[in-house]
Amino acid sequence: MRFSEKKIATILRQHGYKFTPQRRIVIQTVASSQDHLTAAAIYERVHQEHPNIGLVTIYRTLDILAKLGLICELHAGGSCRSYTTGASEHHHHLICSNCGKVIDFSGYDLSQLEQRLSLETGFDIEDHLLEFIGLCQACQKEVR
Amino acid sequence: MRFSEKKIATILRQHGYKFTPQRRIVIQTVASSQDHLTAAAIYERVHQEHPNIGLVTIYRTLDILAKLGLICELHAGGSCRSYTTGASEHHHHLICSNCGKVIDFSGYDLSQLEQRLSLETGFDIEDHLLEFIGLCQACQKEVR
DNA sequence: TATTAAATGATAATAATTTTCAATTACAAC
DNA sequence: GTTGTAATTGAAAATTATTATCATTTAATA
Ligand SMILES: [Mn+2]
Ligand SMILES: [Mn+2]
Ligand SMILES: [Zn+2]
Ligand SMILES: [Zn+2]
Repeated sequence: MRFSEKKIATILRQHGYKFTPQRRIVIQTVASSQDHLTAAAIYERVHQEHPNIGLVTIYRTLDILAKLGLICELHAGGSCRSYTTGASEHHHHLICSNCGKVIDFSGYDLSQLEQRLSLETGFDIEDHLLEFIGLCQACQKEVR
Repeated sequence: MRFSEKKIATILRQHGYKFTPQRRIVIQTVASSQDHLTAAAIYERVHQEHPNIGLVTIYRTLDILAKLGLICELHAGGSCRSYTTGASEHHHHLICSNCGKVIDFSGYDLSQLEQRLSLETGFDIEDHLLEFIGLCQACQKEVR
């Protein structure tokens, strides 16, 4: 499921957040790319059209959007955290350690394992992270 | 499988690295704790007995050890990267998002999924990361 | 429209790494 | 054992990523 701008605005307001022009632009920017983007990369793009929007606002907005599950936050090896839309359908990642390319995949269910762990440890499990790291086809040749 | 110091020395040399006193101390320090430690925490401990060893050496050593699979590097949410020994037996993590407590678990096999992904995408998959995030029992009460 | 809590942007602060470089050292070859 | 050399070290500076502060502005509700 992908969220319309109107839907996102509603969800933000439902949670006591305002739907500001700055946030709209960040959302549009993230949504307009298929890639996972770092906060800095998002800032760069936003900045071209809207030089008055600060990097801090990008960070703040991304935090909120990720918390509400409206975007997907990715913790990769090396320097952490990039973002993409489409988070609402839960999925996992395959990441190229050389060029950073990310492939999403879904349909792999960890709820049974989660339940087992929860029972065994008493943890209240809220989330999980499943990432495969390797070399994409292009980089396999290059890195040879 | 846990590595003896001698074994680690051999592996380092096999890969063209020297087995220096500094590295020996870092290895001992990591091995002497059951916890996952950040680079800074390791430095702190090393520094008490060996104030002449610099933080940069800690970073460099941890990088090498992780690359060779002699220690286990953990990417948690928030501020990334902590380390522990015993990496050689592959395992996964359950992490408390409040206090940072880490529970290792093993026996969950992802090789079938890995193979499927590899076939479908052409990736040469080298590694993966499976982490569950939640609240440990103690923190569930506290955070209430 | 008036009210007010939330958001913004500028700046500074903090934190976590990485780079540089001259001096030192492990270790393989003799 | 001595020597040669590439690897390593520590100190310092540089980068990078993120968070905190605070005065000003603004979205959303009444
Ligand atoms: Mn999942
Ligand atoms: Mn695994
Ligand atoms: Zn690649
Ligand atoms: Zn906890």
